[in-house]
Amino acid sequence: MNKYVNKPTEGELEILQILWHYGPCTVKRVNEIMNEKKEVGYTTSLKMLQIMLDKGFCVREAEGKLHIYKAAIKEQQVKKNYVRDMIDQVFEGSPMEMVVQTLGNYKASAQEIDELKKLIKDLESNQI
Amino acid sequence: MNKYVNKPTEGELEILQILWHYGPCTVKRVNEIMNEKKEVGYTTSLKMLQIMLDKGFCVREAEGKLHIYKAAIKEQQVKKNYVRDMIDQVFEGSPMEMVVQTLGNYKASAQEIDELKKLIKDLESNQI
DNA sequence: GCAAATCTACGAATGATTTCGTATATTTAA
DNA sequence: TTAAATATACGAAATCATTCGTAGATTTGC
Repeated sequence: MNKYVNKPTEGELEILQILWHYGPCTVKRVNEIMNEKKEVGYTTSLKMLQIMLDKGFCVREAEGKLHIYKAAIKEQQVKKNYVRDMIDQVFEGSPMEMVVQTLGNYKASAQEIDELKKLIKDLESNQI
Repeated sequence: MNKYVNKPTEGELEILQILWHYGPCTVKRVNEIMNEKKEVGYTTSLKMLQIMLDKGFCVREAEGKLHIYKAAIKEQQVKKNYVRDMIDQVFEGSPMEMVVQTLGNYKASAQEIDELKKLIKDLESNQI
């Protein structure tokens, strides 16, 4: 096994989000948090974590008889990869098209608009 | 078959993009265009189109002995659904986070920056 | 000490997607 | 008119992701 992978599946992402938000967790803890959203068996969560370990998305260490799992890939990087793939596959390589699609008809708050303006200012000072 | 579906798979999206760009096509034509990117058998393209027909992503009409396939779902709508799902699954419901992620470190052209400014102006006049 | 509780490991079922082989029908052309 | 070319239909293999059952190890409490 263990062919090179760099993008977690949907299910793996759910677990990564738990690890990112809550920090290192036991299987039990991950499973409990999962179950707040939807019912899943303990061994399901366990298996997912084992698979993610194999893929290098997690690391773990033993603490007594327990295993503590920790995310081994960065939230920002994973999200960036998702965005990159989506731009390639859905928006034919155009980030702008995606942004327009996302913000078109969006009801932004004043604060969000400020944030966008700041973002644009940064882009301007970093232009082609 | 034919349970309710509303989001094309990755492979289906590839074919939809062909139909959106080139207009109604025969299987042969779709397959030829597919093959410009990667080698796929004729029956693979055919099968995909048949599945998409079943799911309602395509319609077809007979023209002589040929079938002409046409996209039956709108490009804008499909892209919007992809974006919506990604925001939910990856960005925990925050469109802004996704936009920031997308445009952070992006090298925008002057023209694109203008486009973004216009977009923001629209958002301002349509604020919460 | 031993039953219950708590873990991990692993195999296997399920379902979805993709890919293609084979069968068959129809048209074309030599 | 028959062989080749061109289509469609359909089943099935291959792969991947998800889910869980069962087995076995270890700990805990009575």
